[in-house]
Amino acid sequence: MVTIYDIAKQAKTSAVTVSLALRNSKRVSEATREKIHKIARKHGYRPNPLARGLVGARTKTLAFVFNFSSVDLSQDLSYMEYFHAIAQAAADKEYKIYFHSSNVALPIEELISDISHHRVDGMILGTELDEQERKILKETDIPTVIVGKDICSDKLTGVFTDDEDGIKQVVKHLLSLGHQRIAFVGKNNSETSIARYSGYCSTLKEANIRIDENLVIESDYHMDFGRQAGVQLAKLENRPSAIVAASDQLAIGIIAGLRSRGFKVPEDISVTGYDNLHIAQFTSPTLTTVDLLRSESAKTIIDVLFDMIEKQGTGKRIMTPVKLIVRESTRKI
Amino acid sequence: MVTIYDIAKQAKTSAVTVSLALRNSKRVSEATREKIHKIARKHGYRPNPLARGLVGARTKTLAFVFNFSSVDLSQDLSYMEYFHAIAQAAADKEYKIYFHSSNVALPIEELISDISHHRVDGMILGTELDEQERKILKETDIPTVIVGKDICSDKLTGVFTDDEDGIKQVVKHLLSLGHQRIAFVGKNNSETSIARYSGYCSTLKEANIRIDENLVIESDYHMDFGRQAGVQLAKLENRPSAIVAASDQLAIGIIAGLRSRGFKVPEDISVTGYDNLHIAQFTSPTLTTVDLLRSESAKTIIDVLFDMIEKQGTGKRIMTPVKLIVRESTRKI
DNA sequence: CTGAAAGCGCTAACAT
DNA sequence: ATGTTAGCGCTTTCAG
Repeated sequence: MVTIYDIAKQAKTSAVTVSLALRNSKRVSEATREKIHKIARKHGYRPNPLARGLVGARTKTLAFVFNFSSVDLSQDLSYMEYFHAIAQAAADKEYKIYFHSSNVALPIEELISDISHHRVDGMILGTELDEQERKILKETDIPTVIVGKDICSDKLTGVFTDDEDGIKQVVKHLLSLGHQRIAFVGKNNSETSIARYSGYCSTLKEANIRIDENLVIESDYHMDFGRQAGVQLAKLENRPSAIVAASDQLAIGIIAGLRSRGFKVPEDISVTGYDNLHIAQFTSPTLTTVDLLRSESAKTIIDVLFDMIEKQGTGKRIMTPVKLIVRESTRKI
Repeated sequence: MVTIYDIAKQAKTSAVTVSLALRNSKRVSEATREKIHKIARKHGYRPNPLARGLVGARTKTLAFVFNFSSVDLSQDLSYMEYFHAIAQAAADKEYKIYFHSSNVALPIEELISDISHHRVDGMILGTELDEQERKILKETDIPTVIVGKDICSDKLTGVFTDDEDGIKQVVKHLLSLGHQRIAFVGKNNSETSIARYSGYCSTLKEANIRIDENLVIESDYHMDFGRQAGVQLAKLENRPSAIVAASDQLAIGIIAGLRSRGFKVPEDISVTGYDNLHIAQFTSPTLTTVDLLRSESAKTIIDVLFDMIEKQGTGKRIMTPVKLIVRESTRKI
């Protein structure tokens, strides 16, 4: 393991100069810098991030924390696509990702304490928060972006998609196809779901359609729940002609559930998803859904995080746009 | 940030004793150990892994490296499910995961050098390797498990599934349904693919069926390639009655491709997958596929890794079994 | 059973 | 423009 001392010796200079030179400080003359860089390259020198972190400098590492109590992470394709987009954006800036996994939902204080010991430069959260936790999180002094929450403070930025608008676009699309009995699957207490459900309600109201409680199904965003919901709606006497799912995974489950009861999508019932997972182009039928412009939003996440880390920027609330994608799973009534 | 010195002061003892006590060394008396633990708990003390790593001790961190040159990570559901299973198994042992992401395929030396600077206790690789890289990797002195490669050395264990047998089971299943013209999609140079393709060939040979080159399609394990392959096979004059895909994602793509040319699965053509992704239960038709018993194999990976890390165990070759799952995408001819 | 000293690799503050 | 000193938090000798 070659250190700055080794290089210093070779370059007949001191470790400090090497350290400075390698970070391209102006305090080092062009000539020595060149020389040092050359020697470093020759020996394949790489700075030790642990030592760096220990003295309080940048570790060039970001923590990525997604906590799922009920949902199985591996099955949440949406977060996975986010993860990838973020990892990619981080790699572009030469940052590494420290993935915080734990099978228990740690209290937020412990989480922060744990992470701050790893001296990450910033963190990206995708956890659910209660009121108490929101308060604690707002106090954080390590630059943090939280995905899917409308929240901010000095060092905390919330990046969330305009889900109310997204579902609005979906429902309008269905209305324009002549649907009137439109179900909603995926109501729950998460902030995301609240926005999506609210988009559903407000759009129906605008169209003077009463919300039928039988057509609103509370559930998690899990495929398995989707299947149950599909079966449940299929059994209804007064069946809906269209189903709005709060996620693609729900939609996939719903379609499977409907199919198991002998109903075809979109011939018998139209179904819409939300997220535009890659797989949505490959299901049969392909899914009408809402694209979250994930890679752009990941870039936003990283950008704002770096703004906080490197430019002392302050936290903001950032809402990113979404886009309806019409495919085969919806059709005229 | 509370350190062992703070605790030492409170306990009127030295940092060394605290360090020892916290690691439950026998060199500390029961009484002082108790006392120290109590104080530590009170202050929410957490050891600083950076400092630990710097002095060469365990960091309780594992590196996870999956490199994809052509394949988009987020779309590779299979690896994601692996990742999750492994993260879970690691969390059970209180290990953290350091996720190595990079958008360029780093040469293996650089990768190892980079990772070894992070002082991880072990690493899990899922990268492709050429001959040269195999050689270098075998020299590693940091405990390593590589997924999907039949390889081992002192500190290197290869954990791979019995893919030849898996495809064998698939083809036998198709033969038993009366299929004779069976295509194979997903031949390429990866070790995995070689085993799968070899299972295909040997089983057909045993059944005295000649391999028709037109029915073998070289491709990556990507959905998009699957679609192309589906279209290509559909165009054939002498179409296959069944298609064996080397992965579920290929199968999903193939089905979409066939569908786009007006062919139905399994009515017109049977299609099989490989991997048993969670989604395979939700596609229409649901997929006949091969289950990799991923969570068990993840446990094996972690176990063997820990054996190397904590018990100085030596590297092995480990082949894990697989299991055919019959669903809707295959039927009698 | 306990403590003092040294050092892991790096950088910030203070010289020169 | 460069070097010296000190210290980040921890653990591993080596002495009591």
